[in-house]
Amino acid sequence: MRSGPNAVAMSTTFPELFDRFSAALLPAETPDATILRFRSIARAIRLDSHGHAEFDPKAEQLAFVCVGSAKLVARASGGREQVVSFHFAGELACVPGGALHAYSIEALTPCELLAFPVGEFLDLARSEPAILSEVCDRVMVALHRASEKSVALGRKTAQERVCSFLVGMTERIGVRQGNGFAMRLPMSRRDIADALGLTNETISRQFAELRMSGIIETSGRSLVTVPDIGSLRDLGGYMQLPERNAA
Amino acid sequence: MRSGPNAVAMSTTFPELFDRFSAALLPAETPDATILRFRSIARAIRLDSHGHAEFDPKAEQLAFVCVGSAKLVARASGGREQVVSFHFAGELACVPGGALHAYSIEALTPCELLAFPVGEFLDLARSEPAILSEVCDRVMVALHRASEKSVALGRKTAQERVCSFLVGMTERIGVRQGNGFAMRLPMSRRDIADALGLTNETISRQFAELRMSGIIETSGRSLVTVPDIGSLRDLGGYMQLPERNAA
DNA sequence: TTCCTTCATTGATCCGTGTCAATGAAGAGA
DNA sequence: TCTCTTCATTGACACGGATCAATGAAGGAA
Repeated sequence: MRSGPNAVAMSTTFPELFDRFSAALLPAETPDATILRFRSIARAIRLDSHGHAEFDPKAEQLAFVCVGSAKLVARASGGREQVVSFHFAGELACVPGGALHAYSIEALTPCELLAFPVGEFLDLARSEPAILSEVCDRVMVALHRASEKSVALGRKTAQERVCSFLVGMTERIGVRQGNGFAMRLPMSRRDIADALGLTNETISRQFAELRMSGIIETSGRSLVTVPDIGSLRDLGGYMQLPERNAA
Repeated sequence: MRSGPNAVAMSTTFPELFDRFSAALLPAETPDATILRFRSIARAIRLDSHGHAEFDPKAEQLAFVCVGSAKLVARASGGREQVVSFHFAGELACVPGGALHAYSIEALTPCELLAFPVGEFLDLARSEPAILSEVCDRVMVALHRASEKSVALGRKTAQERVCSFLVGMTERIGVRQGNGFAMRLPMSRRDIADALGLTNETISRQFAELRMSGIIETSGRSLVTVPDIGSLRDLGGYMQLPERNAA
């Protein structure tokens, strides 16, 4: 693992970081010996805002976000960047290895991670089915998010992509406000664009349209409020499932 | 589960189908009782070419492809279709449940599947860590394919997408021929288009260009030969990794 | 506070791919 | 074999979002 220019800064000690990982993924009955072995293969990564961590491109990693938020970025030729996924504290990111694109993790806010080589991680997890099961669940959630994202990237208009993105974010980091939500987006317009296969200009224009239609309100660069989540969802290009009667 | 107009046709018996699943995913030492329980939650799906299987949109499924090949399709509003992934015999497809798009599995060739409700499947798998581990591996492979696909859908030109697709297919179903590969694509141009976020016309035009450049040769609708896989890979828009010296 | 850099916004123009339309080839079934 | 349907191919044109360019707002640093 190699860290970028903005790496290193934080406060949290390794034991504190490991405790957060342990609380989220290791069940209470995990034997101490197993816990120690997880600890021995964990590598702490501390990133300032915009700091980035590059990994050995051959070796797949699991990265647990202990503190802050980050993006998993893939690079194609010509410096093109695609944000594969955003991750918040408590989530697990899978960083592919041996792939045809170059992957890295970049901090959206000051961020602390624990990185594990997948092979060793799964070897340990095999001894504790509950851990394996938890990891399996989380990877499936990631796969479903990726599947839903394929639809957006492959078949949706700019407006639908932006609305889908906002709907997803309200579910992950929004706080309820009446019929709607408020949230502070930790990523820039450019990050959103790189996640949705668009440009920052297009994101700005779509935000402007949504603001004018009263679908969203913004304040400063990062605060977004959605007065009525239903109207945002209606613009997301989703399949209208007949059984959406539950209000 | 509900099957479409072209469902039902085949020959293979349920025990034969289950044996293929069992050989691929259940280790030799799996207790008979566990095997029987897997058998009791497995549902056989037999599809003619173009047949499709719809699932309860609330209930996530794991579908093991015993025979043939299939596509996992998501539908958005306005009848738009996105092919999330292609699957060949021996592979495991994750069909999302409770999602904002409607998913189905559609046969590319006559096809036989075993479908399992995820919850019950994982409950059983927890009793056998080796099974859980195998499933986890396969889901991670699917996630990596999805990540690589995000880059294509979000940031690549039509030509790069088609080349990436062909590179991926040579790796999965190609047979080596000198420096290159030959393969019989079971999916139509339209299927490829729906997988790459393009139209069938654009696929045709890109195939025409690649034919003219001598990068590929085609024969009939489905046979594609790639004389030199290197030149195809060069057009895929991949990150040029410095350590690609291994010839 | 004030500066200064980064990020967001808005406008004008261009281009890649979609759309619409017509023709041709493949391959299944009688 | 011949027919008939489906799929692939090719062309003309339109349009959504990219690109290029300029201005303005946020918010961190001193």
